Amino acid sequence: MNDSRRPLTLRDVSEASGVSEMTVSRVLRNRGDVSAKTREKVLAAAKELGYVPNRIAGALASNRVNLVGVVIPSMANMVFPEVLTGISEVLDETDLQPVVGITNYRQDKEESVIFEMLSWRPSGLIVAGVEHSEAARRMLRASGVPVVEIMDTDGLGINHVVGISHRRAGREMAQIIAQQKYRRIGFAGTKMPLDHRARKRFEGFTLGLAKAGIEVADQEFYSGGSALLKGREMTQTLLERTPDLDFIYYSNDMIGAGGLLYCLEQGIDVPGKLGLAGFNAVELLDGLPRRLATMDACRAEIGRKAAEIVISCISDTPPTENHKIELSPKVQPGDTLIRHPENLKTD
Amino acid sequence: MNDSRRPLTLRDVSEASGVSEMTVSRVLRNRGDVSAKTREKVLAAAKELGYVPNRIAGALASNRVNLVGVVIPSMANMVFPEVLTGISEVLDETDLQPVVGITNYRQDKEESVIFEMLSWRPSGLIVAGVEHSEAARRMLRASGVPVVEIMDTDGLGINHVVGISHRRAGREMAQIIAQQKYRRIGFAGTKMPLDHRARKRFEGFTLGLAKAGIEVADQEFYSGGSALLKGREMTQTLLERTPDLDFIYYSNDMIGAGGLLYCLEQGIDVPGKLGLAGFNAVELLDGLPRRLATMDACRAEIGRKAAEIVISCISDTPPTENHKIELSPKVQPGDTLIRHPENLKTD
DNA sequence: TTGAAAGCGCTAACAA
DNA sequence: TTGTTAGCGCTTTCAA
Repeated sequence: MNDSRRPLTLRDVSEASGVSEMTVSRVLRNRGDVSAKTREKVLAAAKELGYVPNRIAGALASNRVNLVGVVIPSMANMVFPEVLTGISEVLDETDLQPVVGITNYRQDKEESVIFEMLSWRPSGLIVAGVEHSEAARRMLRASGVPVVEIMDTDGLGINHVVGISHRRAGREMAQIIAQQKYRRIGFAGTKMPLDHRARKRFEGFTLGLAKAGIEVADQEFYSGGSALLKGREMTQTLLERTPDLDFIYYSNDMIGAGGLLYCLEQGIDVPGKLGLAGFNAVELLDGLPRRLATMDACRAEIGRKAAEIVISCISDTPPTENHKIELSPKVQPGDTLIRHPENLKTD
Repeated sequence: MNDSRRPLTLRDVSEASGVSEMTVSRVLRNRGDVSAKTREKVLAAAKELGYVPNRIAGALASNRVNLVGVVIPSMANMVFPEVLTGISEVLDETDLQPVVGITNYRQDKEESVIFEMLSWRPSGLIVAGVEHSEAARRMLRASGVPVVEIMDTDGLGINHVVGISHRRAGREMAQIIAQQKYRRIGFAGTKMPLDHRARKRFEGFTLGLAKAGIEVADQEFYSGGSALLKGREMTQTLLERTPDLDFIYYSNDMIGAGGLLYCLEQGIDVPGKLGLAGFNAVELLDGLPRRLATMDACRAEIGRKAAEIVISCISDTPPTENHKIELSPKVQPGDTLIRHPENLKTD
């Protein structure tokens, strides 16, 4: 075992095994032909010493790095851990490793995180969203690294894009709500400037309502704190301020769940008197007393597809053409949206 | 801008600015004295070209890497994203960057993740838990990298340890439950082999009950699926199988929340007839109709402390002595634990 | 199947 | 304040 404080090098393994550095390197990477006997000797020596290769040197020499950068706004929102899970699942089958960077929804932080990531010359970069600072966009384009922008397909991508159209998601929800003859619609959500995708859903939503001749009757925004609690509070606020609301659309399931719990406690007839819908199809909804209507944002699937694109970019000799994959989130009506089943048409 | 596919090097910036490579390097790292005029020239050229330094080469040459490895079992359990948030908060003040690896609660995976991490010669390694394979332990010890084991202080650490004693947490909860004159205690939790900390809480819990002459009357375990839903189901199962239970201790708040919702729906008198408690003090509890009793596991604080230890190890010339920080989680009785306030003594 | 030499892009150390 | 030289620990390439 290594008792000195100096990290071991190939040379140490070479000396311990009596095999040249070059051959040791070949054995440890499973490259080229090495006789079984030499192999054994090397492997034994490496194990005995507790040798851990120096990827930094390896990467510099080979110009290859088995890292894939993943840039996301936050860990606090379960959406992103779920995307990461999808990415990990796929990368686990390869020797690629995800490296996560957090932007806290701030473009300046995103820019510096992307810069840091690119400075490691990763095999690929997966970035949440399609809105970036001009400088970030330039870096990404100039880097030569395959870039996959995820979550959102509304906008111009740099390279590859995998996600859903949040505008469309909002619009489709609006359509069903209108079909169900709800007319006094409220909206509760995050403060928009932070969250482009929530904003786009809202835009799509108002547009969809407009087509049915409806305007959003009231709205309420929050930031920070327990989403479940905020959902309660906003629901109460909305209903007190605009008592004739017959629907509330929430920008995510957590606040929607809070709203649902509130309504049930208040004995409000859901969905007869008041309809509710959220967004994301989070697992949590399974355990609530009633199923909140929602829409699956395909988080894990987006992660998996993004990872697959990176892999294909690395393996393809002819540069992979740009992908743009738009997944179709489905409305899950649950028990809080449908009061006129006869009006449920899929178009 | 860089239009060729070859990534830019210092040499490119040097040529574009007419300044030697070495001086360019100094400017870009803010090291040593450089005249304002040269600085400007270099910075302008670097920006104009869109130069992104190659940290791989830099790290190899300087033997310094601004990466801190963080090895956690999962992203799906909000506990770990929260720890990460604490780590990020602190590292954000420095030029250190967290790099996350996921083990899926598997020791073999943990071993390979640690190996990969160490191969990048990070400035520090933060690892969840104190149980690792013998090989992993050897690697960590031999690496020369400062290691901080987090979450759990029950067991032998390699180097630095920050966490809480889950045995003690379980014992303390048992004490209060006994004080409150609950006698027929049920337990619902994760399948243990996966989760050492849940197991230790359970061990401490049974020990604490034993001191009061009580045995766990019934228990139920789950794995996978929606925790909220599982909490409901397990609660129903327990209460049907052992109708005289007067308390259920849950190994985490999500299943506890599910249980609470179930009990409220069933019109069960909580905490009079049946007491409930969870573990973790997750934010979600704020939004429930009643406050579940719980215990704060100090997740963010653990993350912050761990990051601080790494930082201190890097800056200290005399090798930092080993830390062992045991935080004290506090019982938050909420509305589901106290039915004899007069018995509420803190010892 | 094995080995020797060169060099990846940067920084430490020293010289001017 | 600036420049020169050597080399970090590997892998690539080529020769044996």
